[in-house]
Amino acid sequence: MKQRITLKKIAKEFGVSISTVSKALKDSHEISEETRGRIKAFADFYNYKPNSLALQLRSQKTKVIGVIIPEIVHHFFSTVIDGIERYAIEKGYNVMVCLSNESYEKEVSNFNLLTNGSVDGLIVSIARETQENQQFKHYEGLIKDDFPLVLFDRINDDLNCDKVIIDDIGGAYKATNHLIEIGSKRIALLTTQDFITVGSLRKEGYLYALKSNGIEVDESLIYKIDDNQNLYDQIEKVINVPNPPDAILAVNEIYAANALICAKERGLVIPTDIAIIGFTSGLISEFTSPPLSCIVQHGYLMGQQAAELLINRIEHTGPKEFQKEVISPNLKIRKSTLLDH
Amino acid sequence: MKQRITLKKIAKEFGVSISTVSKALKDSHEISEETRGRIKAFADFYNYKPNSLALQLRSQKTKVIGVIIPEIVHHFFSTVIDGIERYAIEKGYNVMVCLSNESYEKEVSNFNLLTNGSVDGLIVSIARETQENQQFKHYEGLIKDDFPLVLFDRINDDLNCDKVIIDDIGGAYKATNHLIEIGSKRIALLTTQDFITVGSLRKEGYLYALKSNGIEVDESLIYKIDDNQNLYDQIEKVINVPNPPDAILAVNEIYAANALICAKERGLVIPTDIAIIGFTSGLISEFTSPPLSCIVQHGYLMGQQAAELLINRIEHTGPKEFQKEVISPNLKIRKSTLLDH
DNA sequence: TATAAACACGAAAACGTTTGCGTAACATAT
DNA sequence: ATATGTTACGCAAACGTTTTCGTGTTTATA
Repeated sequence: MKQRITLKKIAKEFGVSISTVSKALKDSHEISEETRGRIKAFADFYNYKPNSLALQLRSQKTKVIGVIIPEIVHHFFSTVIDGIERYAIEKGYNVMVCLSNESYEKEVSNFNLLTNGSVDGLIVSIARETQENQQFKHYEGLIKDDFPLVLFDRINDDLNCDKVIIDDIGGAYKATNHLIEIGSKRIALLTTQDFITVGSLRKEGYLYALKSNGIEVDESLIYKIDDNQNLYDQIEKVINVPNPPDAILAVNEIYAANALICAKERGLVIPTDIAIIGFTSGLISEFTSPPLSCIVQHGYLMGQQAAELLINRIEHTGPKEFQKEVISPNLKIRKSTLLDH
Repeated sequence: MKQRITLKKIAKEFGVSISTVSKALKDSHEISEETRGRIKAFADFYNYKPNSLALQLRSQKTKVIGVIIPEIVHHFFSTVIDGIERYAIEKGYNVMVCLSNESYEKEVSNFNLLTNGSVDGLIVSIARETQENQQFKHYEGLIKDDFPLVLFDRINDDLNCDKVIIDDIGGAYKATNHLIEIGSKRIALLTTQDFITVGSLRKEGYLYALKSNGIEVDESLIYKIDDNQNLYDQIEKVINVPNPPDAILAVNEIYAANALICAKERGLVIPTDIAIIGFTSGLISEFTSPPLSCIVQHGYLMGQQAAELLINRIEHTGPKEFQKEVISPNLKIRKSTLLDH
């Protein structure tokens, strides 16, 4: 790669000092119009642009925000990044994305990489393994140093920092209530293992809706999917049984779509025999047959708000106390829960 | 945010010079074992880590690769980033992602942001608007300076740099051939407007397959979707007609899924009345009813290869001439093209 | 003509590192 | 006693920039 042109080189070319060049390019009145013009023309010709590293080192600001997510091949996280990126760019920040790949070790190494001066702040969704082991020392370290940090979606309530989550309880409540309204009696829940916070919160909303409606909880209708096992096999154990549930609430799109396939495979008619609703962030729900009703998660909005909180924190605008933004998800009714009475 | 600890502060603490501290922390034999131990303990206690910006400025290397993609909320691009990121991390690089949002202007501003010293190289997929206007000066500028650059998927053949693409012609050929094999006679093509290279290449493969099989091309069966118009309406004009085609090749997943919905809406049975196949990168095809046959694009692999080319270029390993990697997509047959004779 | 103001530029520090070289102090060998 | 070697550190440059302050020269004012 060819060496980029620097102030020093321009200075040498004109036999002036570096500061003269710097000032000239900034249209300082300290420099004569003639010198200014010549220097600017020259710099322009050689396409001079100040080296960001030097600027960052001097200003102690990078104008970069780091994002660490468990995985990127996941529509929800993509939309969040989209939201972060748009807001950040608007505010003059760039985004650096790292993947923890759900691993604690990778999360820690990403922390180390990003917090050594490369970024002004961090937006993170906690890796599964980290949640599982409850190892949050790297977070606590950052927080102790007042490093700008925003947690989203997969958060930990004990960590003292800004957070943005969706109202998982409310969303699951809405969904369950909707199922009850259309007449479902035996509503199964397809959720995650307990250490995934969104899974357990959605379960809470489900339970709450049942209780509000005076429906007794049947523990045998609650299934915790193990992401390390085969998904379809696990779902089959819920549906392909003598007395299947008459409705299913799935905590994500993939579970819901698989449940739908499985139910059809068994000859059940949706929504007549079994109604299905899921949480969604992607496009799958729209294209299944019948299309899946769902709770939509507003990942884009979430990203925007996370970025806003972070940038406020970095620039000391906004309130000093830590914020916790809660985004309300919407119920989108499609044919998988639509009874035409 | 609390100030991070620096060599200077440690030096002051011990009344030694900065270089002594630096050397001590690097276990240099130039420093006595005692001093070394004390300094290291102190640095460890205060969690010292060298400032990356300073290191980058000094070494003239950032160990960061920039990625500019049209959009991130697109399964294909997510998988590519995934591939890039994994390979990059393995080689000690980090990834900075920027979105052009299909806009020429944003692409240029991303270029400016990233090439001012923030990254060691760039991986780019060209924005739609850029392709449309054929404005490649910013690329040419980089290439003139030998800036490490890899183009993927949406490339321009005139640009002199490393590239990685999928064999779009071959993929479309395979798909079309498959349709012909199952007995389709009137195969419609749902493609993009011409300036999208992947669209026109896939069209080429489609045409080639028809010709190889002695089937005359019927121009009225080739539909160029305008992404600024309503998608479903446009697709309806292909299917909801007196004499619909007996097969459809769609150049992406969304087109294919919509075609499927549309065909079913009209009462056509898939694949008996109309077979459908698409290019895919996401999960939609798997969950439609019937599931869609498709050409799978290997975005992950593409990302890996792009990263490999770029890092080879940055580090001057690998061949000096520019490479063009071509990835062969696979044909995945599902029920939307499966006739059980 | 002396004095003050205006002009045009340079020197140097600062951001945080690494590293080649210089050098005191002391030890060992001849 | 002299020469040589080792130990343990400091100095200073370099990466590229911005910015404060200083200063020599010219021009305007009294």
